[in-house]
Amino acid sequence: MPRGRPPKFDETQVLDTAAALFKRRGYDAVSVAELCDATGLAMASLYHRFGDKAGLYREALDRYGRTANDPQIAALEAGDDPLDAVRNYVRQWKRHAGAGPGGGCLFTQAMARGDRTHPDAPDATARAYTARLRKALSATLRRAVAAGQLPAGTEVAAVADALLTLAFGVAVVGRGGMPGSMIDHAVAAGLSLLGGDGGSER
Amino acid sequence: MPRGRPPKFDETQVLDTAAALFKRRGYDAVSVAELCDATGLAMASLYHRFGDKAGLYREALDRYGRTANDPQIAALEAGDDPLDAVRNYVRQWKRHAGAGPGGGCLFTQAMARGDRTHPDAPDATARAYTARLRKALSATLRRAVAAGQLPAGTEVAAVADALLTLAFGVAVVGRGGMPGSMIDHAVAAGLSLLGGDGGSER
DNA sequence: CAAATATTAGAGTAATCACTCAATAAATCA
DNA sequence: TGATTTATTGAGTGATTACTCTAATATTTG
Repeated sequence: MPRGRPPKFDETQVLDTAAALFKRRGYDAVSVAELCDATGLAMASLYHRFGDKAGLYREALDRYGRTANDPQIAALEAGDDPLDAVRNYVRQWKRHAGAGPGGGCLFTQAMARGDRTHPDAPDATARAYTARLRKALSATLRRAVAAGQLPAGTEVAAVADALLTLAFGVAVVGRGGMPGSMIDHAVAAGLSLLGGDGGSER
Repeated sequence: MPRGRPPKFDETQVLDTAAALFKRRGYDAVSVAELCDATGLAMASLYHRFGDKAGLYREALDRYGRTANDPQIAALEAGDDPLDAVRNYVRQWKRHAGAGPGGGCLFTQAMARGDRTHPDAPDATARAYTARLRKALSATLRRAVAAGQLPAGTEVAAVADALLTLAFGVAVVGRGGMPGSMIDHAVAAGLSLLGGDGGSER
């Protein structure tokens, strides 16, 4: 039971559209006029709801985190085969951050850009979501060790960080238009860090 | 023996300054006025010499490739211990693409941004230089196999691509302000892909 | 010294930028 | 109904953008 005139637009749809635009062209290259055009919002409505271009960007990043990051965490935490969950995480890199102008990863772009000039810079959101994924990855690997799927001495934090770094690299490689085989090789390397079933190790 | 008045400015210095600015703040966020201010060039001189903001960017990328990429290739090709050369390449990731606003990698940023709207987009330069490093990495690994430093069956192309992808990831992680331990772990993983002397494997 | 060539400084331009305002429309509450 | 609250609309604002023009200066070669 909200008080005044209800909004005409679908907020999540606006954020998804904005996120896609920002991902494809980068924050600075996307104009507010273009965002209005793509989302259908009138300019004043956009400012009324989001306050700022940066505000819209921040909310779009958050929405992206909820739709792209959180499900990955959930998938890692679900199921009773932790090692397989991590393997699936690695295998989806290509699909998720694959090539083409529509590909890539908004967080990767935000972090690579890295403004960090004022305190609540947009990349803080990317960092926060990444930190959560990092934690989930470590926890899942720890479960895999506990289940005997990985050697007892495995340094789970090191493996998790290596996988995450590799994932960022895949996003760059895919977005940058490097050969797709590079991504395949990165996936294979990620899997080999989990115990060498990729085929190349030994 | 050029005919008229020689240029007053040091071209390489201008390009280095521009590259540093573009790396720190991104292409779109840097204004031409700011570039003039930082390089000391008059605006008309900049346009006379580089034609365009994009032209300056392209030449700055090229200069960056020559100063940051080519030496890495040279280091890989020099010396008679190919495996050690690759290991050193991996170990310098942290120093080269390390944290902070001044850190990161211009190519990584260019590729993550990925305009690719018109044919000779700036990221083509980044792609070309990366392709050369990729080739050099493979060749050096092949030499290491030939020298018996790596197992005979090693898929050198796969290892090279994994290392390169990891390197891109390191640049993102460093620039994005993630914990420095992530980079250490990525370096360790890179080394372990070369035969597990990092300490974590087995 | 003179002619030719290049660079420079500074003002200036059209376009685009992010952003705002005043008025109106649609909902709820009394 | 009438008052209040919120959202939409469309035109408009000053600042900044990349870029250019003109006039003058500096430095070479012949």
